[in-house]
This record gives sequence, C-alpha cells and structure tokens, in this order.
Amino acid sequence: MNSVAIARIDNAGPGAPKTARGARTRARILKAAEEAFGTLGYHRAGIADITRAAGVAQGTFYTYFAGKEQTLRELVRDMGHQLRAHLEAEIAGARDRLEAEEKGLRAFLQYLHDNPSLYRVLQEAQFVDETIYRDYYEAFGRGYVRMLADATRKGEIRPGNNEVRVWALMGIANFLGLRYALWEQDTPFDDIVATISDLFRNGLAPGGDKEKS
Amino acid sequence: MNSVAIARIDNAGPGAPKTARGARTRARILKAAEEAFGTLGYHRAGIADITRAAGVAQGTFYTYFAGKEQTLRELVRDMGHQLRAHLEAEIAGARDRLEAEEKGLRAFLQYLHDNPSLYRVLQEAQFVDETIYRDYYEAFGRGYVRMLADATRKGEIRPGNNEVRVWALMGIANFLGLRYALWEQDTPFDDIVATISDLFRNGLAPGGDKEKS
DNA sequence: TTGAAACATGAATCGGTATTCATATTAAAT
DNA sequence: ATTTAATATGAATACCGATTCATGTTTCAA
Repeated sequence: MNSVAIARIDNAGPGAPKTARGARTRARILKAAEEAFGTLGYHRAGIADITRAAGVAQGTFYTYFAGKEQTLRELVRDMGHQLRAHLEAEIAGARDRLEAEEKGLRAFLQYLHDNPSLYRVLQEAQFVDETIYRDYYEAFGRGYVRMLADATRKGEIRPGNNEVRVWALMGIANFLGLRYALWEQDTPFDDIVATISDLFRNGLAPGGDKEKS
Repeated sequence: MNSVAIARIDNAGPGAPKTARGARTRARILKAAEEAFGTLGYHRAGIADITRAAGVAQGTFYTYFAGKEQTLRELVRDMGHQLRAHLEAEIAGARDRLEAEEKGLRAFLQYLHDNPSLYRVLQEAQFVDETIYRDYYEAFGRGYVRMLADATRKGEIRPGNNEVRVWALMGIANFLGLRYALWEQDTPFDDIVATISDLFRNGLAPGGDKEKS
C-alpha cells in the first residue's frame, strides 16, 4: 500500500512515456487538447472532451499530464516554438528589416489563419496563469529586440527605443491577426501588409514618399 | 404559486431598482464585481467574493443581476463608455491628428494604469462571450475610422486603408498598455509616446526627418 | 398607521467536472 | 513462457460554486 502510494506520487509528474505506444497516446492527447481548448476554450473544454477526441479513457489523461493547467502550459510552449520557427524560416530571405517586417506580418497572418487555436490558447493562458503568457511574449520580444538592434546597427531603421517598438509591432500583428485572419477575411493580406509597410516606410504624416530602392 | 412563479420570471431580468436604496446597492455590487473580476479574474471570482466585497448577502446579487455573465456584459459596456468619454475629452485640444494620437496614447496608458481592471475584464469577456468583445472593438474602431477619414480629408495624414490602420493603432495601444502600464512601469510614458510619435511621423525607415511645424 | 411592494438574507440545492483508484490489458525482457 | 513494468480503463469520488427560495426587514404611498 505504501509502495503503491509512492509509485503514484513519483508518477504524478509529466510521466514521460517509455514506449512507442505511450508516446503516440500522449501526442494524441496533446493534439486533442489543442483542438478542444482552441474551439471550446480552456474553461468550457472538459477533460472528457479531450479524451473523447483522443479516443482514450479519461483516466489515461492523467498517465501523461499532471492536470489541465499543465497541459495548457505545455501547449503554449509548443505552439510558441512552432510559430517562431515558422516565422524565422519565412523571413530568412529578406534583404533588410523592412522587408522582413512585411514577410513576417504576412506569414503571421497566414499562420494564424491556418492555426486558429494558437490565438485562443495563448490569450486564455493569460488568465489561467499570467506567467505563461508573460514568458511567451517576453521571450518573443527579446528575440525581436535583438533583430531591431541589428537593423539599427546596419542603418536599416532609424535609431529609437526598440523595446517600445517591439511591443508596438507585436500589438499590430496581434490585432490585425484577430480582425483579419480570425474574424473576417474581407481584406486581402496583401492590402494589409501594404498598409503597414507604408506606415513603416513613411509614417502616417503626409508628404512625399521616401526614395525607393 | 403560479403568480409567484410569474413574478419571479418577470423579475428575472436586470430588475432595475425602484428605490434610492436599491440603486445604491446595485451600484455597490457592480463596483465590487469590477474589482473582483479585475483582480481574481472572471472565472476565479465567485458570486460570494462579489457580494462579500459589496457587503450584501449572496441572494441580493440576484435581485439586480440575472447572473454572472450578464454582469460582465454590463461592466464591459460601462467601462467602454467611460474610457471613450475620457479619451475624447483628452484629445479634444489637439491641433491635428498626429497630435491627437499622441495625446490619446498617453491618456490611454494613464487610464489603464489608474484602472487596471479594464484590461482584464475586457480581455476575459472575449472568451466568455465573443460578441461582447467584438462589439466593443468594432464600435471603438468605427469611431476611430471616422476620425482618420476626417484627418485624411484635411490632409493631416496620408491616404491609405484607414480601417487596417485603426486595428493596427488599437493593437499598439493595447500591447503598450499591457507591457508598460500594467506589467512594468520601467519606461516613462513620455518616452513611449515619443517613440510611437516618431513612428507615425517618420516611419521606421532611416533618412531625414520631415519638416516640423 | 398600515399594508403592499421593494429589498435583503443565507442556508440549501443542484449541476458539473477535475481528479483518483482499483482493476484490466498490453508490451518487452528474461 | 513467465514475469514485470507500462498503459489503459471508466466508474466513483470529491469538491466547488452558481443559482434558488422561503423567510425576514425596510421603504413609502395612501
């Protein structure tokens, strides 16, 4: 009885699978959780919804996850990695920072359109445990600031407070994504990117455009 | 028994108070709900938390509100009105659109700092009932687009897709507010406004500043 | 003053759901 | 083939919190 209890406790953590079968099952559950959280939302989604979609019994969930919240945590981490990897690949060919911003924004909009769960999972995580959310954006922001610093050094953008800029840029992408990639696709991504590109190249103020390369 | 049931049902709605005392109580409950939702979050905040803070019994809550969700709905409406009224007043003296954007951003940051509940209540509403959130931003956006259209007509800003711009601008304010007004106040609002103002006046691209008035 | 409507109470109800557990089944090693 | 660890099961548990309701108290008009 005692040994059983200890075994349970040791097992309480993530319980990494030790078998191919286990790995498959765990992955199925995680994907099912992403879908459930993404469509129903974190609170409305029950463990039952997740396990039903994964095709396993409710108890199986706890073989691999310590609870609902840990699952959300892991999902945010995974989805963040995926997104970042995707964006980095997409902006790889850019000649300069402004072009990278254009490519990055377009890629982000498209990615959100194709993976709508990302937005909801991430935003909801904010209210389940704020540190999940903060960590995500602070990590994202740190990398972004580094890129802007490089660009400043290369003379591709004006000197300025790059940290503030980064949060502004993340806000732009976030809201445009919500409005034009998730809610209504009534404006072509090209138009959106062109509008924001014009903002970055010329600002909002009137007056002659700057020289183009 | 039947008449009682009917009376209950008729009463189920908002149950507008008919007495000064009732009005006071309702207002106390609403303010308590704002605080509870703002600090604990919508899901964690229980009716008991609200009524305790308001100094009334749990049942009293249902004398004035149909339920937890309706309360959130009403809060978002109220807080939205307040914020908009405040911002309109703050940008009233602006000479042109760019100055209005500066004043508006500074006022928004300050308002968020002073009323931190706004952010959380609004953002969480998104996942309780998306229409609450959409309505809020679409209403906000409509007014904003009108202002940019005016500014375009007056030649204060470059022609462009003002709807896209508005969503970008709302995103900027939102993220800067979250980062610099709610999370860490490590950067003076003046610096933030100056950075964003430079973005609006000159873009990110290098090259000579435009003429100043 | 009095009676009815409005307001207030708080304990009980009631539904829901995250988590546990005793019990099978399956996979790999000896 | 046998044994043991890993996986899987799903009903039972256990808790939580939104809502209700029978009852008491206050307000206010007549």
